[in-house]
Amino acid sequence: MNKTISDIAQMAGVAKSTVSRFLNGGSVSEDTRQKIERIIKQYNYVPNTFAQSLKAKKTSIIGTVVPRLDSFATSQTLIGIDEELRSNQYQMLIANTSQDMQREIDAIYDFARQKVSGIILLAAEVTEAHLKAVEDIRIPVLLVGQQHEQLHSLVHNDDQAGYEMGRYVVEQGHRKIVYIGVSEKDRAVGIYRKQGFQRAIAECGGCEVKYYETSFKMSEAIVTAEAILKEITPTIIVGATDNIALGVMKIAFSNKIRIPQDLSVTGFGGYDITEMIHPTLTTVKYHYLQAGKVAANHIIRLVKGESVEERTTLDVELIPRESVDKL
Amino acid sequence: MNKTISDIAQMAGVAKSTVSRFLNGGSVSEDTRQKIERIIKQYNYVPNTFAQSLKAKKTSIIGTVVPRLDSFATSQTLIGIDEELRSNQYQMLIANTSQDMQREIDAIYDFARQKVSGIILLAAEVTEAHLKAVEDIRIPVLLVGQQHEQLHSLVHNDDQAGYEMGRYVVEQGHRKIVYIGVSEKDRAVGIYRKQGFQRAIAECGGCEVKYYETSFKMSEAIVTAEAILKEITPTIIVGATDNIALGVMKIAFSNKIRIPQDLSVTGFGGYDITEMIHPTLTTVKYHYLQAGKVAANHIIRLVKGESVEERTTLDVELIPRESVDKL
DNA sequence: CTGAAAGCGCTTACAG
DNA sequence: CTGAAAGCGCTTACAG
Repeated sequence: MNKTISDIAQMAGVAKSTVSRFLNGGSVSEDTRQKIERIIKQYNYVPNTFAQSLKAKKTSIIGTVVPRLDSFATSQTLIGIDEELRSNQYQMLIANTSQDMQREIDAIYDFARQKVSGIILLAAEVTEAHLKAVEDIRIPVLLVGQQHEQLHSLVHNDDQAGYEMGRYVVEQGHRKIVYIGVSEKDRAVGIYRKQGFQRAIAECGGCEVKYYETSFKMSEAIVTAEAILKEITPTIIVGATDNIALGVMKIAFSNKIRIPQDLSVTGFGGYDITEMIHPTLTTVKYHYLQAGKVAANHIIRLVKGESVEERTTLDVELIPRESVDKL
Repeated sequence: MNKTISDIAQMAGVAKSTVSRFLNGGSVSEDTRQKIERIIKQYNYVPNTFAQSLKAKKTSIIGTVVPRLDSFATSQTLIGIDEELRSNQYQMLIANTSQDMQREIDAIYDFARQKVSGIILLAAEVTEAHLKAVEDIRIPVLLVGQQHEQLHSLVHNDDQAGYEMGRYVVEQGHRKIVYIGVSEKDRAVGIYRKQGFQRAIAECGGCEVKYYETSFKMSEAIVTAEAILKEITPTIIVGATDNIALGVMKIAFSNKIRIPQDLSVTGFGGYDITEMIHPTLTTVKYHYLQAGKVAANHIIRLVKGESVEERTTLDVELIPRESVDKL
């Protein structure tokens, strides 16, 4: 059905190797160039990528492992990666693991089998198994969103995010503060983001903060927030993610607690939806799209054997909006 | 670096073909089976997929073309496709086209080059170029979200969605109605969804509806809604998508128009966020996840040469919530 | 500039 | 059950 390089060569009256050379930008005489070009156009010939890869022993594919597809952060990061990869003639392959860590590991090995040139790993947690996989496959890997001393990584400045939010909360006069965080297994969000916040609070003096923990799911955040509001009456609740903040707002509305008059709320992430809702949510904007682009850039450099800084940190940006009252 | 089938064969003291047979589930003696198995395990051998595909002339990869990654509908559909494909030993390859039609066409040809077994196409519009591409590549293609007489397609019941929403709006006593739709180029949303709605309205009698058009972007919906609200005062605005409805709510809040007391609002889609906001949004739920699974199922059957109905229609479900007032 | 040949790592009839 | 051989469609030295 499909023409092969031999067919083209035969029809053009030259050798396969000449066609191959033409295809790969080698030097051919003007005369043969025209002949080959004509035939290729005529039959719409496209080289078989498998045969190419089999010989070349490499591909221009970058595998990206994501824990989930239905998240603003993931989508934006993927778009950034895709754009940048594309403009450098690389292709993006996505493996969704649905938050299943075993699948994350499997995906790494699968990518290796498929001879991807590099792997971008968006993981919430880096375990021994991850490290072993990365070592086994001998392919460049870039970690995004988390940092690890043994891996090249690209992170958002979670400490700065937490700190700026903490300062802002304090500056707005809040003293009875609740912080709803997540598991420390996710070091970026669970530890660094919280630590930044705590640092700001420590500088404050008479500030009192109660820390709670919930999951990344809005539904669980609602339950957590409901329990909290039954017990105490903070002037502000700081959610460690926009989703958590949205959960807090939800339960507040249900209980006729007005935001921000009765309760202020903030999040982290800067999801699009946070400025569409009412009141708009004060948050710290993470530059996911840019992160994706930088990630793509770094993995390409890694693939080419160029040097890349071990860790890159992206700035974040506090965005004050309506959900916080000044006391 | 990596072992090849020859290495394994040699170390096991058998022929390559024997190893290959073992790998592909052919019959081998218990004795050789054990020898081969041991060596494979020991060296962590995995076959080179390129060489396999080069011979087999096919892959177990399904390409999925999506217009955008940052949409609830897309994410959910992709997750469904991925799950189903995975459990059938197929792999999903995603091509994001960022709403660029040329890239959509290119993606189809690219997938063909990479010898995917089938293609799932999520497109808002089917042009001659699409049709030609599908014809050229001679690979099964399944269209999702739109229907076309020349293509196998899977759609949500947009007519039903529009109709049920129309009936509901009328039943709730609304008579001054605004419907904000989208371009008819997107036949599913722009035509069928609206037609269903119109059918319900026609049955009503004294109902008056004004139709407007906007884009899928929330930001544009806000502008459109603002202009409308300056001119007239409907009792309800029906957005052709949840995003449009969200835009309407946004501008209403800004103008101190209370929902639903002063203005009711509805959408279509059933995005997660619609039940997190306040008031919760009345909408028609589309089963994207299921659509993804069915799509995967159909494309697999198509790939295997099994017969698949030309068009499959998925039911939708009206979800009454707080954003509509009973008059 | 051009071509013949070897080889990438598999699979698939075909003999035995 | 097992193996030798051919071939999938390319690329890459190597001669000429």
